[in-house]
Amino acid sequence: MLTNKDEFNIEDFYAHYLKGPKIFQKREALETSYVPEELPHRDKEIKKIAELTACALIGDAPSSFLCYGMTGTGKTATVRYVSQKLTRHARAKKPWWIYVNCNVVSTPYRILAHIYNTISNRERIPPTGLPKDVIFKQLLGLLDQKVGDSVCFLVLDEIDILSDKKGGNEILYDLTRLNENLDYCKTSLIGISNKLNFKKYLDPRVLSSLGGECPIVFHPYNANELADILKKRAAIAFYPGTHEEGVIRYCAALAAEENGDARKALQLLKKAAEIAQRKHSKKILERHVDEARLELEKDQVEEFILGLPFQAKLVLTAIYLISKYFPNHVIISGDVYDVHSELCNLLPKKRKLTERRISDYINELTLAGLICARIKSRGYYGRTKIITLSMGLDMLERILSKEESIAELLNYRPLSLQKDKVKINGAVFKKLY
DNA sequence: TATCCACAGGAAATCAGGGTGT
DNA sequence: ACACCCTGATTTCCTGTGGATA
Repeated sequence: MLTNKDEFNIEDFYAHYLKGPKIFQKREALETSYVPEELPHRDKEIKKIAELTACALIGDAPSSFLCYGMTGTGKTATVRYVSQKLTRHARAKKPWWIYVNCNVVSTPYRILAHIYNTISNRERIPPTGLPKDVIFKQLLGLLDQKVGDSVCFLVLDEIDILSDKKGGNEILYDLTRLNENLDYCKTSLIGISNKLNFKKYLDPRVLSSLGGECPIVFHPYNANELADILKKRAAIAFYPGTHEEGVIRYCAALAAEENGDARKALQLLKKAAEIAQRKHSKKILERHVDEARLELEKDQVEEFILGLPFQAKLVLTAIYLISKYFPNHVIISGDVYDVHSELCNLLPKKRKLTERRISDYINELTLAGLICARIKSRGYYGRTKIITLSMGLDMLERILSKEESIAELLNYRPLSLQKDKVKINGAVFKKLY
């Protein structure tokens, strides 16, 4: 047995945990995938979708439509909610609902395969290998055979991701025209998008068949609405007496600041409850919410960085090393290229990347908010990007050190920056020849 | 004021690695 | 064994450009 006080004893930990007060009654109620019995503050949207889809009850195909709104405004939840009610009211002709998250199922081939496999209830279509048109034909046959004369709803969540992928517009076009090739079954497409400007990139033919001119718009929740949502969920998720209105309102207020994102509000409340339980508190307190907020932020950054492709991590490492060893140096894209290729030389089996590719990684890291890069023209010294880290060196080091092969690079002092420096407008740049 | 640097970033091609049916 | 397919990562090729400097 362990004797050292500082060491973690898993036996004691679990025993202690079980003895503590219980907060969670039904944890799933705080998950975003949970569909509650009532959906507060979405009456208008529910009504619109219900009206649009009602004809499926008598076997007619509703016209396709789009739902817009920022993340956490209840788009997916509302569609799922209506789908449950509709299915409950349908008698003979039960509609089918196929959900596709385009963020997960992200290529045209996989969308077709996913739809096919969901309907057939078996993994009939392999993850790759077949020509698309073959799958398309098989899908048509399956729809007529399995769905018969009912309606099949195809819900494409995060549909905006498709519009900037190659082949994305084609697959949407094909899906909107499914009905023309079907004998019995009818399909209806429901697109869910986070981006309001997504229409711009959409094929006009697809847009018109999706009824793009009058989409259903979901507005962000305000703090009071978020509080209502949380209250209802908390009543299901927690034991009575474990939470007070003040804490709920606090979570709601914090999430309202972040674009009224209900998903964030739920995450925050769940995390706060977990912290309270971990700390053997009988109630969730405001300070648990504060802690939860910090932990969530950290978790998200860490998850994102560790989930990056290796070369992207290496680009980030290059920026980290320059910031660490040359704190007064103004980092430009050229520096990142140089240091990145230095790092590649240190790692066996890692090929150098072209500047073009690294430029894309710099953009991706910027988009994620990990770094800040802005284009600057330096006249005779050319046009480049000025890059700064948007997060603390300590935190970045802690995260990067979790990747084995990168951990050993974190104390490497880049050589390419030690050569020649030049001063322009008081800032130190690499010397140009 | 024309020049010219060091890139930015779009588009298309290529490659490797996973698969298919015949 | 073979021709062919799909995907994601990357390369190749290319045109465009802001603004200090000559």
